[in-house]
Amino acid sequence: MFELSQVRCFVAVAEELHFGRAAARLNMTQPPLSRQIQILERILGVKLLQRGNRLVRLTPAGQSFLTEARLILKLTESAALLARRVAAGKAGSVNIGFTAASSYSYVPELVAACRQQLPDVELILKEMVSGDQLKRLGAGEIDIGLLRPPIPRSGLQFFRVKAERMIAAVPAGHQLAKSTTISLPDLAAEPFITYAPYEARYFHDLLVELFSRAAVAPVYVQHLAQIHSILAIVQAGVGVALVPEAAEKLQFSGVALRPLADPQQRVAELYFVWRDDNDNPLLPVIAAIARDLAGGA
Amino acid sequence: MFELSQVRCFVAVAEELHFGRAAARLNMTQPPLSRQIQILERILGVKLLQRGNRLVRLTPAGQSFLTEARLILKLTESAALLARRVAAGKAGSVNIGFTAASSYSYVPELVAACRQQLPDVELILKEMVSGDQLKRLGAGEIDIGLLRPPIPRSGLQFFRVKAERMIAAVPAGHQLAKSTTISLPDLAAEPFITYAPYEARYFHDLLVELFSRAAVAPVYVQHLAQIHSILAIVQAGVGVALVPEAAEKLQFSGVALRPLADPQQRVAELYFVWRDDNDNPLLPVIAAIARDLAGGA
DNA sequence: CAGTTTGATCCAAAATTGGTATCGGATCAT
DNA sequence: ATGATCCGATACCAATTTTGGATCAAACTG
Repeated sequence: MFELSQVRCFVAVAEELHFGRAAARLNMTQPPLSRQIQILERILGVKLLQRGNRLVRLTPAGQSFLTEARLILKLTESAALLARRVAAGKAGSVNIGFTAASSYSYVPELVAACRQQLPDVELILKEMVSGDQLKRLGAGEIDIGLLRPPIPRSGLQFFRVKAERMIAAVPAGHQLAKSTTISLPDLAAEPFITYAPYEARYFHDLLVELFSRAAVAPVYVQHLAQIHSILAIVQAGVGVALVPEAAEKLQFSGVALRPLADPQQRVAELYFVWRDDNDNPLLPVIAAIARDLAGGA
Repeated sequence: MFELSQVRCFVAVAEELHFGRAAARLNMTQPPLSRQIQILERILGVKLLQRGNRLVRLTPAGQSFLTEARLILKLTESAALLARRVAAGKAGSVNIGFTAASSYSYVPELVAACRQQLPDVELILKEMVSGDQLKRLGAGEIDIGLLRPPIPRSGLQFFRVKAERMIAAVPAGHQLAKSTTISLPDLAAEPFITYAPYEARYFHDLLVELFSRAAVAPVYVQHLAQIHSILAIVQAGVGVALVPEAAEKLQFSGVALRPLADPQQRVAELYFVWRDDNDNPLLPVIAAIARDLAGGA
């Protein structure tokens, strides 16, 4: 097969239509240029240039090869450039796992900030529960996880990006909706919709702890995994629920969201997690963006 | 800049993720392979491979470069192939000039035959009068002309592809439309629409000769360049005309086309013309197709 | 018809490439 | 543990290839 140097030689000659000038442009002398072109022609098995003693012109095959050759050279340059950009953390792609809940509160801001600061970076977002994220992080299938505690120490780095209070969700027409804050005992007196113990284990456990600390035992009427389905059930008047603050972003009509009266409740935390041996150059860049965004979270 | 051999080396290593096996695949030994990869990395200024002592894996930049590298290699191969095909007269492009009249009778068949036998050939068709075609042929702006005599000897090759009789065109309801053939004197008795002496000089001169030989002098009411505009005027009842047989293909309703009674009239000839020093490999191929198509024309 | 221009060829020197031998670090089996 | 083994990097050598100056042959210029 031929070499890129030969392609560059050919393009120069084809553009100058003059071996001497082309050689000068390539910072070489004319004899090796002639020979490189000959070699290229021999490799291709095709005459690319028609040499008259006073003029050089392209054969049709040469014409065709010229356009392809320009393309090849352009592609090589862009490939080199892209590789450098990727290495510099200015381009490339990252696989990001995120929990369903974070898609309301944190993921949109992160994506927006990345798109703005790293326009050539492809963010591949995959919704999955925290446990799966940890597994995929270990397998190297995702570069970044946005997930809930607990996070094992084993080779992972992380920082907190979000800490949300839980707020009460009651049907809009409900008695409790009239007060500005709602206490846990009040809430526990109603039919209570809570989180599925497996798919949404973090919230499930968080609520269990919350209620046991307040020494109240609500009546669970439903177990659901997704915040929006919980809100839909609340809207239907089936019962009341506790959801993270981010639920306010959902703008669910027919559901009143009220802060809890209980002042120092536990918060729902979201962490930005990655493998410390992940060498994706985008990682530090995106981590910095994520940290900025998190602020004092 | 880097060389294709280095790209091939890199792709092999990236696919095997093992220098030894990659070297075997490339029919070389491992040390020079290592060196080529190092050189490539130095040229790009980017580490493409992460060498662990027991495993090799791609860096993100390497991943990005791999996809580009595959593209580059594919492109080089297809470029070489295309050049060979062009040289062999199986691909490429030809510029063909043709007269407006030939677009009814001969050009469609030629184009169809080429499309079928040379699917990868691009035919660039340009309508222009015979004089312009000769000029453009000389300038190398078109490879092939489909034009009317006279053809100068100077460096041109040609053969006849079409010889058409002229036939009479009269309004469908006209008196003359009732007979199966029409004589020149009959025709000359009517208001006669003829060809513009410059834009359609060949037909103009042909008719002048025809009438002068028949010793009749028609009354010219209109000069037009295009056959379809002549037919349109005939259809409008302005007068009668003489058009080449190919006009039958136009299916002009309201116009009756009748052969001339005069038995041995001069025919309108169409020639396939090219510069004998044109090196487009498609020329002999297309000339052969054109000759076949012309048959005994 | 000399003079100039242009690409091809020849040849010695230089650079590049590929190979062999070997090293250094890490993992694996015993 | 510890020696065997695997794997890529390095050092060095030989062969090939490439380079560029000198030269040549052909053809256009004036």
